[in-house]
Amino acid sequence: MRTEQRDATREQIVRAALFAISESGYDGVSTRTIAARAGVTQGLLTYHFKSKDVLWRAAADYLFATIDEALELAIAGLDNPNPKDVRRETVRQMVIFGSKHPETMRFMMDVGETESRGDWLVETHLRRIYQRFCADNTDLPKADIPHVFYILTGASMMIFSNSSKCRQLSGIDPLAPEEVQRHADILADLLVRD
Amino acid sequence: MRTEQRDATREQIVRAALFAISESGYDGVSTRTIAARAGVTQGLLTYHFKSKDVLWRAAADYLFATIDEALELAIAGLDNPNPKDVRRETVRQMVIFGSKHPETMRFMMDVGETESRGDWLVETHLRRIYQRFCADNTDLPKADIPHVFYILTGASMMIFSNSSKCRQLSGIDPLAPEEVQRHADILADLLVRD
DNA sequence: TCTTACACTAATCAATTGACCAGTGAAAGT
DNA sequence: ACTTTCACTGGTCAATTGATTAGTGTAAGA
Repeated sequence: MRTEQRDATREQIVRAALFAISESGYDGVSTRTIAARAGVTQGLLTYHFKSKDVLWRAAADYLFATIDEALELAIAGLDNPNPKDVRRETVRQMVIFGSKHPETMRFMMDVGETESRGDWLVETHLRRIYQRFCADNTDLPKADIPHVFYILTGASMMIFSNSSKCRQLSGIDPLAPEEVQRHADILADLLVRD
Repeated sequence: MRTEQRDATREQIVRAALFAISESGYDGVSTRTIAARAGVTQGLLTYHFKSKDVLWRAAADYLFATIDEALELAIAGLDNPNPKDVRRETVRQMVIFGSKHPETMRFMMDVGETESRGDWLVETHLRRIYQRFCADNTDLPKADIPHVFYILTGASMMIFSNSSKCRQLSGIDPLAPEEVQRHADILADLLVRD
């Protein structure tokens, strides 16, 4: 009963940290704001997590646990032998994930180019994702893989991590189910055509 | 001679602010860091620009002046009647711009979803860009336009604004001229096929 | 030449930051 | 029942933040 409460509190904090950081950036959000969102005091953050940096790592772990879970479900869902349909379904899954977790791209863009957090993220989580992508796309020319990887990522998720600006510009809400569907269809039509 | 020096100093500061903010985010960089990069004292920033927020706006203006300039050159460069080639060239131009100005996407992602800076950016610069895109793509279904806009943007620029991570993951440097070329070719082949 | 204008510096401000620490109260172990 | 453990609070710390201000030197205008 003691440990369950402890774990629940920790998760509460980690979730608050993940979403707050995704919205305002690591430097843009204070530990006090995160604590307030989680409904705890600021001192508790340094009690459970030694520093803000460690809390950020916990948030990253939490995010990528979600991603890994989604990837498992995605490959489990398709026992379709038609390779074209598999490709379409892959694109569709990425779009759906991007819409359900718009914090993903924001969180990763927030990790700048030169920071120490960037290196940690690459080695701890991104490399694993990237390797899986390589393994799933052996038919692609080797030199094309990184390009296709970033094309797919950017094309499928950017609209959702900029949903507010998109709404202001176009009038449509990209997070609305019918627009998510549309995004998936358009992107699949564009990328999977042969 | 007095005003020229003044303008030169201001531009020096604005450029330093733009690149520093693109790297570390608005909240991630201090006015002192920006001043040091520009080779001036911190007090001079609040002398020329009243606040950090105003300096950010000046940096945004500078960035979008570059974008507008690139857009002018792009449409000037293509007097090709073949619509398919026009499309290919448009994609190519976007990729090239993204590689030459990787700060663009970082700067815009840094502007969160709810901030006042976001609204200002939309009304002052983004709407103009988006309207131009709409005008240039009247053949697209109206409902598809925002989706294609973000697909094109994300797909063409994300790899460059994450060049460091891409380098660590894949071993290739996306900013190298041959990789920029490759990215343009792959994306054009994917998006322009009919 | 002299005086004004002004780009610029250096010192200082209050406010916010992340981290630290002494205390508290209730659950858990004996 | 008694003690210990420990999740958690409130207060405090030095450091950094953006902003303000008084002062300086030189180019421009008289």
